[in-house]
Amino acid sequence: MAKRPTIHDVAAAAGVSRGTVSRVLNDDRYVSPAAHAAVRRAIAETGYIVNRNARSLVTQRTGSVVMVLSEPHEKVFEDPNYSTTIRTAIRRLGERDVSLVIMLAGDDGDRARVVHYVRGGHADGVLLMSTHAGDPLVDELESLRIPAVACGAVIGKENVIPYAAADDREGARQMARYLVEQGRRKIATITGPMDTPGGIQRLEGFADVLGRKASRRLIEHGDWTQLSGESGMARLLERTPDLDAVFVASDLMAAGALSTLRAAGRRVPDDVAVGGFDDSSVAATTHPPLTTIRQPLAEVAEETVRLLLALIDGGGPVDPVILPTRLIVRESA
Amino acid sequence: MAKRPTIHDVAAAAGVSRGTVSRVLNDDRYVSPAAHAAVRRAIAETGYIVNRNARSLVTQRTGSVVMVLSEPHEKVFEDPNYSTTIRTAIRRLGERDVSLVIMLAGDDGDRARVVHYVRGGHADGVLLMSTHAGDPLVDELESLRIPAVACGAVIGKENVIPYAAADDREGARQMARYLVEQGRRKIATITGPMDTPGGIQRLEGFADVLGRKASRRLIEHGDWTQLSGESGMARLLERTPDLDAVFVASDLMAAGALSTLRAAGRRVPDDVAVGGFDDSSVAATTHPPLTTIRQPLAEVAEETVRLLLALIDGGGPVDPVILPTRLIVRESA
DNA sequence: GGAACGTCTGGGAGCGTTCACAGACTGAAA
DNA sequence: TTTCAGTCTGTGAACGCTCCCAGACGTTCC
Repeated sequence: MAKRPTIHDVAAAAGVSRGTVSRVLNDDRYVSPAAHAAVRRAIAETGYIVNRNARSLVTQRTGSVVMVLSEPHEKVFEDPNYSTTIRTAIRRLGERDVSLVIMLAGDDGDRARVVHYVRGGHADGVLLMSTHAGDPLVDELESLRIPAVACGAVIGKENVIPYAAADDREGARQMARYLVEQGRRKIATITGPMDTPGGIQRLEGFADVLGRKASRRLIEHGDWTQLSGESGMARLLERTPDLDAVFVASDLMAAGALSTLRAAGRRVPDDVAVGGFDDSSVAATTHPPLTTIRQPLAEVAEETVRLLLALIDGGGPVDPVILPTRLIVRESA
Repeated sequence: MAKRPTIHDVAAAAGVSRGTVSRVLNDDRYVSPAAHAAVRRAIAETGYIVNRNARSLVTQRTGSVVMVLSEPHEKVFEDPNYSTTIRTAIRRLGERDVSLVIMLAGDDGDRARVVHYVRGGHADGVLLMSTHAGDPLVDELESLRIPAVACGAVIGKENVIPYAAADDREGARQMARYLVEQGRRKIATITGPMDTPGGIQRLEGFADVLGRKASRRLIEHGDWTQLSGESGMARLLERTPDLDAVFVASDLMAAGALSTLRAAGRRVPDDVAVGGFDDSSVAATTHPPLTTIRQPLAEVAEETVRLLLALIDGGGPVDPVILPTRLIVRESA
């Protein structure tokens, strides 16, 4: 590989000094139009590309952020929602010439690696994904004072880690109201883990609408996996055989619930209406297709990135962003 | 953020020179046990972490590789297979302290960004994902002489870009043989795009087994999306209403085929047997669950990473790796 | 005419490493 | 004793950039 041109070469080609080239590179004030043009031309001629390492060495900025996936390894990505988020984040960051490094944080070793990475100054900011309540990583990052935002609130840290999220609570209300309007009487729910915002708030929204009808025996907890949807549904059926609707807090778990119902001989939606949440790609695949709540995932991801960049750019504290959800009616309810 | 300790601080704390600390850091020869111990202790005491930028500046190595996703934006990640690959790659690279940057290459702007990134020396290697035949990016990367490997062969570049892949052709044969053994007579297929190895080789394997029976009218082409599975199946039914089996080259497309068949009133597997490919997470979700071919995705990802690291570490050329597939029988066939 | 100010430019210093080299110290061989 | 090879260590010189300061211009205003 032929030696790459440096800022010196550009300066020589343009007949100016390093300082001037640097000023052009960074849009600094006080560069004459003539010098500016000469430098631009020299850059094009030489095919110069700034060396980020050299720059980072003095600016202490890296031009990259790290996305930390906090799910245990086996589950990472099982949820198709990750895809949208990652893709959107990459695009938005790319537009600003910021690159995205992805790290896993499923066990202590992983977390140590993340902390080491951040302490090493290798990233300008951290993007937390699906972080559970009490995750020690959050405290560690906090003490490192690195800009961090979460995609979806971090329970217990809502005021210290800014976030963008869908309105889980209102989304759950939309679904609950819909099921009630459809004339369903005995409505159960399978929630997400109760240490995640989706787990907690979707249950709260459900309870907001059903009030006293949301009794203990109509509530089961899952862990977002399809399998937990299956087993949760089985327990509900056993306890309350005459239920006529179930609101499942994620599409993937709803797919699990659907197979349990089918195996139990219940027709959907005739005997039991099923409502999901996410409007992820599985929602259209299931049989019957899921009536669900659409989360504006792309927008959530965009807002998350926006918050992080704002934080990095040194504006003061930023406020959480909560985006509206929408009911998508298909055939399961 | 308090100023981070540098190699100088460590040297002072250990009572040695920068050079000695550097030697310890890089496992160089010729460090006395005493000095070694002193440095290790000083590193622990000061909480020193090497500054990668400074190091990269002189070594010209970055300690990171970039994964390039070549699908058009809308499709990126739609295929759940990406998840496994990305996750595995992150882990294996992480173990070697190499970080993974993900970039999109769905349009010309993206591709330019990738080239710029690589030309800027920001990555030690490139990991190509799902690159289509004739992708201009490949030529550009080739001319930059950066170590590159592909996950799945790049059609037309098999000899210049090393790769790891599942044995698509033999996998397709396994499915075709199985369908024949089950007594199916009129077996159709929906292929992937014919500029991808999965598209080409799975069709070849299919044809290997069916020979002359694999007639034009029994072949439809999809683009890996669920929608294309639906429409492909519809065209097949129209042309050959009496087909009794279909081998679909991906699970996601198979899911699409399944809904078309259901809408057309065909029972699966009674009237029509459906075979998928991938054994991705959707395979278990469909109704009925898909009989499919399992690709050893994690192993493929691991091998891909291994090849790339070998290439980066400067060993000579490396050989492609092809891993065996396995038939998974569920209910759809 | 000179002071005061805004605009523009060049170049030294420094960011935190690694690398190459020179030199000091050992012990064994001549 | 001298010589030599093998260990071990310290130091100056990069790597390619940004930052900052000093100074050269031009205007404008008193």
